[in-house]
Amino acid sequence: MTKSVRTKTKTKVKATKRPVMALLELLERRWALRVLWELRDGPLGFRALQARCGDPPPSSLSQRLGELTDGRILELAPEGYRYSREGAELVELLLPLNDWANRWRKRS
Amino acid sequence: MTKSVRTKTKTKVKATKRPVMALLELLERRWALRVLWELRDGPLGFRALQARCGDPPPSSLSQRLGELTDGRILELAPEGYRYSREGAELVELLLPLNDWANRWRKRS
DNA sequence: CCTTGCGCTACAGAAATCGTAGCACTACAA
DNA sequence: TTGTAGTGCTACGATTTCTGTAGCGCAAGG
Repeated sequence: MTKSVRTKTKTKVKATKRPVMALLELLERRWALRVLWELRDGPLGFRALQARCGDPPPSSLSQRLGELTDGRILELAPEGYRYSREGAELVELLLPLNDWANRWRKRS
Repeated sequence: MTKSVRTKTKTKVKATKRPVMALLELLERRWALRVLWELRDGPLGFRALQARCGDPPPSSLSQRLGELTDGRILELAPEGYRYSREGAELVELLLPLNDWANRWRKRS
């Protein structure tokens, strides 16, 4: 880990009225959910995170990370990207998706 | 509600190895999470669902609905689109996102 | 018939994403 | 000092996805 400053994201994630809508719009962009998922075992630097996600283009990943840190779901620490306190709570809610997905695919 | 047949979706949602990855790829496409969210109070027909979601283009909505029904998360009943049995379980997991999002926005 | 509402397709333009190259920086060694 | 290796991340043209609008085919009612 070397550098660690993030410039503000340019692209607007529409400021919707209801909070949950703002969240859904954040999460339904490409790599957003995947990034949250892959950070569950601890912080990862940019390139490590990229590798874990199956090598998305760095431009896409960078933009997504910017949006998620702008939204105070992630934060950039010296050890790499990691959940904010709120982000950690969010991921707790997402973890059960794994079991669900396994049951889901079993009935194909 | 009048017609009720769905032709198979053409666009491939990549057949990833781990089930949870397949799920994440489904959910991070535009309108997917929103559609799941808006169906929580019962089935909705195409146009009603479209209105609830804030009028996405019908082509986008149609494609997303196709993917979600292909994935056996939704199904098309005479009363409209609704969760499959598995889909209903999935949405149970997503409902707590609302409370989380409210706490999230409160600290802006 | 004629209108109304439905589910949904068609298609061109706009926007997001991809793929690849590579910059600026740090650390460490030759 | 010069090099090599690794990092975070930007640039940018090609590609894919999404948007916006028009409208088809069908069913039900008047």
